[in-house]
Amino acid sequence: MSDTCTLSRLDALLGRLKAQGLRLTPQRVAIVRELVTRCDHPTVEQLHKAILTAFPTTSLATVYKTIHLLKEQGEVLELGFGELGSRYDGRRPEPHPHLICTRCGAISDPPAACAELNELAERLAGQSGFSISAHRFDLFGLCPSCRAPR
Amino acid sequence: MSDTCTLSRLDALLGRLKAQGLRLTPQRVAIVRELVTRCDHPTVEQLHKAILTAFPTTSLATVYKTIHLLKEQGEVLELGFGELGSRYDGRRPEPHPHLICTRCGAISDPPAACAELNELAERLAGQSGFSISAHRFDLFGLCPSCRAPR
DNA sequence: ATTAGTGCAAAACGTTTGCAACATT
DNA sequence: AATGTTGCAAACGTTTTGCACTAAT
Repeated sequence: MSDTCTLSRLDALLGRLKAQGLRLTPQRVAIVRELVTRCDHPTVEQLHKAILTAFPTTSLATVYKTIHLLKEQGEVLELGFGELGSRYDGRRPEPHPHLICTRCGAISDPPAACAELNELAERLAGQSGFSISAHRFDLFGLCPSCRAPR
Repeated sequence: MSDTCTLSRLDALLGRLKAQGLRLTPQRVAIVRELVTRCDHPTVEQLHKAILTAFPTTSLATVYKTIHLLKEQGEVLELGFGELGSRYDGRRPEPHPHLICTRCGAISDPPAACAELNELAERLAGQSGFSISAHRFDLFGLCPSCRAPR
């Protein structure tokens, strides 16, 4: 679950935070690690629960504040849909597609990277006079296990 | 602001609702018209305010209920981002890209239709074993007037 | 010693719901 | 007359905020 690439991103990210004079409190480190390590795009509630096992007094507010911080730094992607309870992607902060299962709620990343997306974004931007700084491509449907007859 | 195409969609939509035994109350008609007519992707609050001028007693709850109804029927697209206050597109309920200005909040539709999106969605779906039923492509950046130096 | 961060409780926000009164069919 | 719809107010769940306390530097 914690490959070398993920761990080096964790270190680099913590270093970037420290370099800005931000304090690396145990809670903060735990939240960041959780965010960078997990690939299930957790909710704030799920992150909080996970942190509690190691730091039982951690408050929800702290989780929210830390996420807010990381969002500002562009280190985390917020995936909010119409519904309540945003989910977060701290593994790959650059825009990339997401596959959302409308039955079980699972969110996964597509197996292959997708270069066309940026091109497409640029082209649409050019036609409209917008200058694009980010984009989102979300695909809704049934994941393989929810498709399967049971 | 109300071209022929938009108006015929309005009629068709109202017909579809009536055909299901739903009642065409004045409030409902007003909300639907507003939703189909406007191209600025309004919030619930904005819709409510617009309805109030003709029907001063209309409640927010009624606006929410009507939108919920239309969403269920696939007649309206809900555009929720991380932030609060979803916005709605009742002109083109089929998935299409949206350009969101991160400075002034304007949401606009790209000038040209974009066929590649569906292809791309299908391809990613195939690679991942998902069966896609809907998708969303949102582009964030600065609109032409917010880009312009003042 | 400083000063940023924590944790609690309360507030804010958009949205949903229950229900009695009402209006469309 | 029957029943779907309205409008109010209260409830909901998530997220934000204020502030005294704590801990990292």
